[in-house]
Amino acid sequence: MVFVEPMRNAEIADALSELATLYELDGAVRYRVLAYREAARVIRQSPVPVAELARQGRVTELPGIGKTLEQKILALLETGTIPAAEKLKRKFPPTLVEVTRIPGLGARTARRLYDELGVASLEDLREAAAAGRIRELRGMGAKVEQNILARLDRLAAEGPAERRLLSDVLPVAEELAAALREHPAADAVSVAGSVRRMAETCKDVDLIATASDGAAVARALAEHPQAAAAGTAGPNGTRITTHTGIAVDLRIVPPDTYGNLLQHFTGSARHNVVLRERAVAQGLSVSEHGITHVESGRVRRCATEEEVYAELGLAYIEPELREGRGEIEAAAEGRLPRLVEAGDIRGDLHCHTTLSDGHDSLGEMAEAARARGYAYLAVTEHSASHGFGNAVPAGALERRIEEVREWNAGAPRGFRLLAGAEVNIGGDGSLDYPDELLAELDWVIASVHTAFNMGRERMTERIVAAVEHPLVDCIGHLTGRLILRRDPYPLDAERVIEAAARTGTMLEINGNPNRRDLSEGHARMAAEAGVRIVVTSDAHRVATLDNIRYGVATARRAWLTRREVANARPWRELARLRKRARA
DNA sequence: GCCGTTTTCGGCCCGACTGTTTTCAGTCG
Repeated sequence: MVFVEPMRNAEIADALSELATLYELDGAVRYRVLAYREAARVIRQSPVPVAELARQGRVTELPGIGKTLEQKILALLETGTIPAAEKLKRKFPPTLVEVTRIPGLGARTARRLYDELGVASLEDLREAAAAGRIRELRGMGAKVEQNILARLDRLAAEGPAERRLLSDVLPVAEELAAALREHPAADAVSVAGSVRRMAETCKDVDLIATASDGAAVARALAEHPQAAAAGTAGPNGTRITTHTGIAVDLRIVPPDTYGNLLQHFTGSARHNVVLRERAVAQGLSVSEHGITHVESGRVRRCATEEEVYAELGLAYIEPELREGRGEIEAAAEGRLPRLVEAGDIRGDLHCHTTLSDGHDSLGEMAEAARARGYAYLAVTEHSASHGFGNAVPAGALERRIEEVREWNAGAPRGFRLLAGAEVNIGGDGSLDYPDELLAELDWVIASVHTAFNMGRERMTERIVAAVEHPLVDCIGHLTGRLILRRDPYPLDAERVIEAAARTGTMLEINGNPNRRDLSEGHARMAAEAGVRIVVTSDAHRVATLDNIRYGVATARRAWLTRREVANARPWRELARLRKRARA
């Protein structure tokens, strides 16, 4: 059976992004090109299917999308192409778009190379550079040719610059920042950029520092054991590449502009654009060097970020919120949420032991959770039919419940284990334990682990059926996505969220850094709909209990407060929030 | 092409870097 799925946000965004480049090649005014790029960005990060919005005539509700873009999107959804793009593709060879993706080459240069040298593809580009024909053009020299060849070689060897999972980058960033802080000449050192914002993926690491001897600190980074290659280390910083291929930029500034630089390099780009546009309206100009009062020319330098935001009439904005999603308006109006913090989490509600597919025993996981300062830990093995690890048939789960009771009998005060399960949701929405057994458990998560390719409508009905089951307390990793590896399965998340709100079923933010599912967009939608959120580690060993930090990061990026996170409460309170306790 | 505490037209963030050029355009973050 073939399911025709509506076009995904990423596909719509790709089409608009390509059209932006085509317009740019065609010499369109800059702001039209920017409008298409911005629309592509907004669509790519939208938590709801934009195809659906467009069909309902609501796509212009998205910021940056007006009548013209609406028409283009509708044409794309109906015919699979955008007429304007087709027309431009008849004017330029489609491979010319690839030429603009070479770092350092933009659309204007690509257009000139096409017009003046007939370069229409990456192969043409290499030939022209190798033959020394590019230096014949006005404003181009031999250096340009060398750079083009080097970048073509790197593209061939490494492929396009890829983004990495936060969990691959964050430990490196923290280790390097800690090492620099140890240096006697270093004053303050901060991680900035997407790592500081705890984004799902990162391209590189930005470090910001002040120092009594900048060159010495830069040299310390260049000579760090993690550095495989380093640029020249000067008083203003340096750039290295780690052995794992991560690019790290260190920038060193005087203490009096440390806040300006940290704010600038924490971003996001969109946050800074909105911030600066607002500042312009107030007669101010914001840059990494300070805030200039345009009329008087007076420059205010800020040692801290708090001063930067205060100078602009804004409350301090947490890095996780700086994505240009309304945080600046909220900061101006004093209605920023007080974000949930790692220390608010009272217990973890999703983990595995050797009984299913974990690596550590029940006792080891319990001790580790207690040592973290948790008051409770729900042990939630996979059920019988998930298709990997050890199956846990009903009898084994009953023995596990006994084991948990016995452990609790000898447990130290202030900590308890909860008997739970991560029950597989069958293709028809059924669960693979009998209700009598589920009723004996303290905590039941239901998750999809099998049959991902069933179509949006059936998948939605399947999960809504689990949501409506009276003994399901929580739905695990709602969309099944694996960041950078596997798309979410087609699903009407809004309908599931509506059902969860209606039934009092909680939704999990799974802190496994590959998942972070709910995504921040879905988590924000769910919380706004009144759904209780649970932040978990989905730990499969003692060490990965630490993954809770990625779950908390997603919760913070979703604007969640402590009140909206159910496991920021003691178990007694949380237990009463379960729908089974309220029935 | 979008959008409105300077509203339906005229604006649209800011600076560094690069390579080329005697003052700047293009690109990037």
